[in-house]
Parts: sequence; structure tokens; C-alpha cells
Amino acid sequence: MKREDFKNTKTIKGKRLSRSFFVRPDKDKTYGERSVKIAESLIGKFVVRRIGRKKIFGRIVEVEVYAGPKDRAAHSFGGKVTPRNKVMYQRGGHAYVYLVYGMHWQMNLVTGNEGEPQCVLLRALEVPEGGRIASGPGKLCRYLRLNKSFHGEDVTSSRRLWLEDRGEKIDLKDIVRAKRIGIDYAGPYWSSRRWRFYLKDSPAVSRR
DNA sequence: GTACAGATTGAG
DNA sequence: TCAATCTGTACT
Repeated sequence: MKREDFKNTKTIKGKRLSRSFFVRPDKDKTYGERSVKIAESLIGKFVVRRIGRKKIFGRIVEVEVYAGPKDRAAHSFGGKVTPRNKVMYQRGGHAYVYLVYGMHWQMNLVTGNEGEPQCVLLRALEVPEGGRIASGPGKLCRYLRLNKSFHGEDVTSSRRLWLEDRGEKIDLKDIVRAKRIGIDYAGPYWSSRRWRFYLKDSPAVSRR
């Protein structure tokens, strides 16, 4: 998306993604397939962060699925519940924000029904300023000024953080499906599972 | 209590 | 290649 296009998006009235976007009927037998669908449909949507009268926003170009309790890479693996990950067990539409490596925040969106820990990690945004300042999960949170206070935020009702559909239709063939990043510890099966999705040709994707 | 790895990043 | 730096987990 070019810089001029972002000027247009400022005047576009975006439609907030509601609960039904994050909590979907459980038709799929495969655990995590619902989150895969949600991950794909998040590509091209906008994250909006309001600070006073100012809005910071970006277009989602890269996400990853984490679907416990079977997923060895997910914090919910084995059905574990900790003070940190318990938000994952809430119904979809909540933000799961946590600190990695003691210095970087990451934001996930919970995508399961209540009691089914699934989420989608937001990894990269295209932003009006251009460049790669929100290209990576830690950089994305820094750009949006997200921290622990957003842990558990309900993005379907929050006044300071939400998701928007601005009418863009993304063709599925423009979405690349790849292995997740940084989870080699999860073993060959889970680390090779193609649960990372990014927009083909976007310069803002964290790694090619 | 201690030890250690980790859904990362930026500098060298 | 490596260090920064905090949280959860698996031990003693």
C-alpha cells in the first residue's frame, strides 16, 4: 500500500470487527483451523489505537496462529493456565499482551471460544509513515504504544484499541502461508507447521 | 530459593 | 554473533 493510499484511509469510515469475527462456529474438526481462517481474514484489516484525539493505525500484513493445548509452541500447551496466559482461555476478541525476552511486548488476539485457548499473533503492519517501523511483533507494539495495560483488553468494545475493516478485499492467492518464526524449541512437527500468514510482496513483512 | 529458556531486536 | 532484561517453569 502506497503512502497516498493511507491518506485515503483516513477519510474512510472503517467498520469495527465485532465478536462474531473472533468467535466463529466450530465446524472444523481440526483444532486451530478456525484460527487459521481468522488469521487469513485479518490480513488487510487495520489496527487502530486511539490516544486522546490522535489515532495511530496500520494495515495488518503478517500474523501467526497459536492454538493450544496441542500446539507445543503455544503458551497454552498442555492446557496450562498461568497468570499470563489465562486471557487465552477467554472468548475471542480479547487482547493477549505479554513481554518477551524481558523487553519486547507482543500482541495476540484471542480467537477461540471460552475455554479453548487459541490466538493470532500480530507480527507486522504497513504504516502511513512507510518503512519498516512496525515490521516485527515487538516493533508493532512499540509503534502502537501497547504495554501490559492492554492485556485482556476487549477489542470489540475498547475505546483505545480496535480492529477495522476498511473495505479492502484481499485475494487468498496473495496470502503466503509459511512456517512460524522463533519456535524451533517446539520440535519439528510444530515448528514446521505452516501457521504464519503474510501478504505477498508487502515490504513491511518482518522476514522473507 | 536457583537456573534457565524464551512467539525479539538492533548493534557490531 | 551477541547482549539486553523479565516472566514462567522446573527443579533444589
